[in-house]
Amino acid sequence: MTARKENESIKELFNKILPLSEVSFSKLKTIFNSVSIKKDEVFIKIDQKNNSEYFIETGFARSFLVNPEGEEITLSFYKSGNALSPHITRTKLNKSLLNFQALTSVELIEFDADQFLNLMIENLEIRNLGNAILLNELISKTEKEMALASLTAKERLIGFRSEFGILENLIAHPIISSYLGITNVSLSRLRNEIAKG
Amino acid sequence: MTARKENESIKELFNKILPLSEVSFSKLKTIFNSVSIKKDEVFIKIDQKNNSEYFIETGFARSFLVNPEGEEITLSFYKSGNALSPHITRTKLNKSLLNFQALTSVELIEFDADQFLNLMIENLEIRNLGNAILLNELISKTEKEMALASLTAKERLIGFRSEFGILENLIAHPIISSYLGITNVSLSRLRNEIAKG
DNA sequence: ATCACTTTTTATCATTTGTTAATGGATTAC
DNA sequence: GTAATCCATTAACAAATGATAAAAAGTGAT
Repeated sequence: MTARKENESIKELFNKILPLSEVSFSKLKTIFNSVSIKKDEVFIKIDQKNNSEYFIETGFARSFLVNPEGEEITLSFYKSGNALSPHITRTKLNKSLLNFQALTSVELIEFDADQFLNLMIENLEIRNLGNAILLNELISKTEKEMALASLTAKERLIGFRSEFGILENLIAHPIISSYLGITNVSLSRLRNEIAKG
Repeated sequence: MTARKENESIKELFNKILPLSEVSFSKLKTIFNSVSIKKDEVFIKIDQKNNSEYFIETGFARSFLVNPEGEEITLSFYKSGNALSPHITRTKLNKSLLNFQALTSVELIEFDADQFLNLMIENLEIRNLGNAILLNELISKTEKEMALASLTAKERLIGFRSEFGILENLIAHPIISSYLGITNVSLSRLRNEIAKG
């Protein structure tokens, strides 16, 4: 019963990206695993082997890189219902190009990337699901690119809040400020400024 | 003879992305067209129907959006040998999400996106080619994201020059400055500063 | 070559953001 | 409960960037 209910909620997860028939979902069901990640754990490490696709069932995660000065730069945030960047865009020669970290405790759905790809080839709905994930990834990167190019830091913070507001009270601020392209001191100033009205 | 030679150079174009066998290339050959675009022409317009994949044979192009203030924001530059963003990431319901403009006279290789997709499904090499294009797209966006988050405008200009240097003398500077996330006046200052040493 | 037009550069001043360091608040370990 | 630690906030100053406008340079047509 518990398992059944869990499958229902996982089906909902995919449906939010692209509605799937019972047949397609049952094919996916045969190849995924549930994984629990503790808060702060870096569950995908740069340059390390990785051959999975991931969906976030509950919790928040981020992707990040370390720049030449040794600072961690957050590239994207992920929340419940999001797919992580597709394996093909996230790895080169099966090694990860980025780090991914749990920002809260996280429940992940994990697929073997090759098995998922095979399902994409044989099943139109799953192919469309995969392509929708890819599209979402590029759209969110394009939106961020556009925001960085044409909005002020204050506007970008307001945009971040509308999508991930709750995170601001859960995680260290340098994680957010590096995403916004500003220092944590500037973030603190903007927070104060917005609060004053 | 001319046609033959042209095919050779087009094969070279794909080989730079991912080497193809003669068999795979001949399959591609049956579905592509060569297209000439005049300098400044916007050959893909936002919100308009588009169902093609593109490769740049010669010349330079850019993608751009118009922000709420009416300013054109350049998102990416493309040069000879580049594929444009894949159709799947560039369109929604077959309508373009971005504008694409020729910055010089441009020779394009154009594929019908559905026909290209069918070849990807039936042919492993072409599938790998398509995936390599996708990967390159994400990598270049990630690199730009990282540069905007952690480099100064001067460092970003130096990076732009190493990849597209010649463009700086061919196109209007606001096209470049919006890509770098600064005003054209700031770009002029940086140019002067770098020139002085 | 000249004129009209466009683009880049320069100048001035205002604003934003960065840097560094000190302060204050919260959390955790003991 | 207190000390130690971590993190956000604040302050003071420096540097970078923006906005506006004027000057200079470049481009194209005639």
